[in-house]
Amino acid sequence: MVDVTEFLCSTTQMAQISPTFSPLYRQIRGLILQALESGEWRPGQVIPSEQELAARFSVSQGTVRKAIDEMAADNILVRRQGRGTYVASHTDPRQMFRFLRLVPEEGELLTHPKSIPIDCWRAKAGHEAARALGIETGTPIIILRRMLQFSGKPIVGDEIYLPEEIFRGLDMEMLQAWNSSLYSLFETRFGLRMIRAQERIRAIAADRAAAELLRVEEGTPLLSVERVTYTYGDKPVEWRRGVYSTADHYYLNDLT
Amino acid sequence: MVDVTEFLCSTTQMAQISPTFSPLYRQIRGLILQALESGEWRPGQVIPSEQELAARFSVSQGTVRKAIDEMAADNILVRRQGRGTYVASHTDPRQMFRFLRLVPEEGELLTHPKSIPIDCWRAKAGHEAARALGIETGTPIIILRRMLQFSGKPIVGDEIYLPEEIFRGLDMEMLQAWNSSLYSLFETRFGLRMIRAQERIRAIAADRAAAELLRVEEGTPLLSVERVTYTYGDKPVEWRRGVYSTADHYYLNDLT
DNA sequence: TAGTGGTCTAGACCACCGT
DNA sequence: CGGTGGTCTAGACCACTAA
Repeated sequence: MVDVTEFLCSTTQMAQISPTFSPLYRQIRGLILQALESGEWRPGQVIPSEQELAARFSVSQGTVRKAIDEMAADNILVRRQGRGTYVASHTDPRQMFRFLRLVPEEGELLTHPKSIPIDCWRAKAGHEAARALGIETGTPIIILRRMLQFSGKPIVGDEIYLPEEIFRGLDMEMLQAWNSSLYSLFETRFGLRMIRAQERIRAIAADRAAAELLRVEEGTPLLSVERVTYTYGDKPVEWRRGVYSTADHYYLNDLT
Repeated sequence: MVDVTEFLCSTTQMAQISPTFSPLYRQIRGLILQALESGEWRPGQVIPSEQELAARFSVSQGTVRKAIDEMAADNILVRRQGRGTYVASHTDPRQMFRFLRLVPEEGELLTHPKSIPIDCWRAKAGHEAARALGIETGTPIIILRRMLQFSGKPIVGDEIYLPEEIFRGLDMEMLQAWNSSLYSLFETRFGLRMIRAQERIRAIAADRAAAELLRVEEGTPLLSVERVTYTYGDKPVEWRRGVYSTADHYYLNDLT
């Protein structure tokens, strides 16, 4: 174990020379994050044991533990007692619709919704999409429309905007061949792990397109849900606008 | 420091005899929670130092620390380096509208909304209210209507259902004399600390009452936000139904 | 049985705060 | 300056898993 003051930067020095000081366990977190970004450990796989990581980074097991604790709280890693620590994955059935807050009015939390692709084409980023994705207006993007069915009924319509640079090769064929969640597709085919998202919700009246898709009257109040999804380093990689029918479903949100 | 196996229940014994086993730090958390419920330390006040609590409960400081860590993550306690650990309070300006997710379309996150009481009366719990509050139908309750103004404009209308037993004495006079958030009033006058809440969100069309209150056309799509708020022990103590105008505001939600 | 994460302890030192 | 929370370490033992 090296002396703390010799590692990376001593806490004392950092505190004095820089306002971006961070404790050792946060630096370790950064190193683990780096390894994850580089693809050293893939979603669903085990990462090395705490002891091994402690040796690798020349810190105590307790410090590695605290770093992993934080990352587990952020849903980046998953601890499994007796087995090891795993890279979180949207392919895990329990994480599959992690960001979907819509639930049926009557129970049925057990049944997963089904994603039906409608169409998919290439385009150039407009003003709004560019701002949401943090790219230049005019940058090539892929636009994808899909529907979400609960128990066979269309409840959600989504229009999804993706930077073409990251999602090169995504097309209808690939979408139709995939019968699971979109994020698990993104993870599996493009190595993209979604860490967090932010939604902006409004009430709107159904326009003709939405009314036809969700089989409701034109003008029916619907939830408009705009979502920006972020990968490592808080980089936005997806923007979507959705319309939710809330006749038999509601958006459930826990406030803490 | 007593031997762990002599404290409350040994982990080994508990694991064998009971499925409700919990580690020491979680039992300590329970004891601290008990002290909070009993009113031993009030919102905004300092609680004893980690060392003192460790001595009081005959465990190590590290174990107390872990208990407090959890409670700080749950917004029950607030740590302040160099000063001590405080009981979280809705009277704190930063916590005042902790559960309100509605934000203006254009910046202005700095300005707080203003709560305007409309009326307040006693009634008996209907079926819905009783179910939400976990009480018998017919139990005396207080119903309170109020409006929330952003920059002077009416944006939210709330109908709030409160068990009369807990909120005895709440009336228009008290409401009008209070020019801060409702939860800070509840905390100050009724000793009720709100820990968490759950919201169910739907899109609805404005009925006449909502339209008049929020000064929109009848039929305008609005957010319907139902909230149940819980105090210690996950006891529901408030049910509210709100309508939000989302023409110039939106409901912001972080997904993790 | 070996290896992993989970808990608990004890002690050292640092950073921050009020006096 | 003394007291508080914050970080880091080292080591013991427990609980869970898989082979």
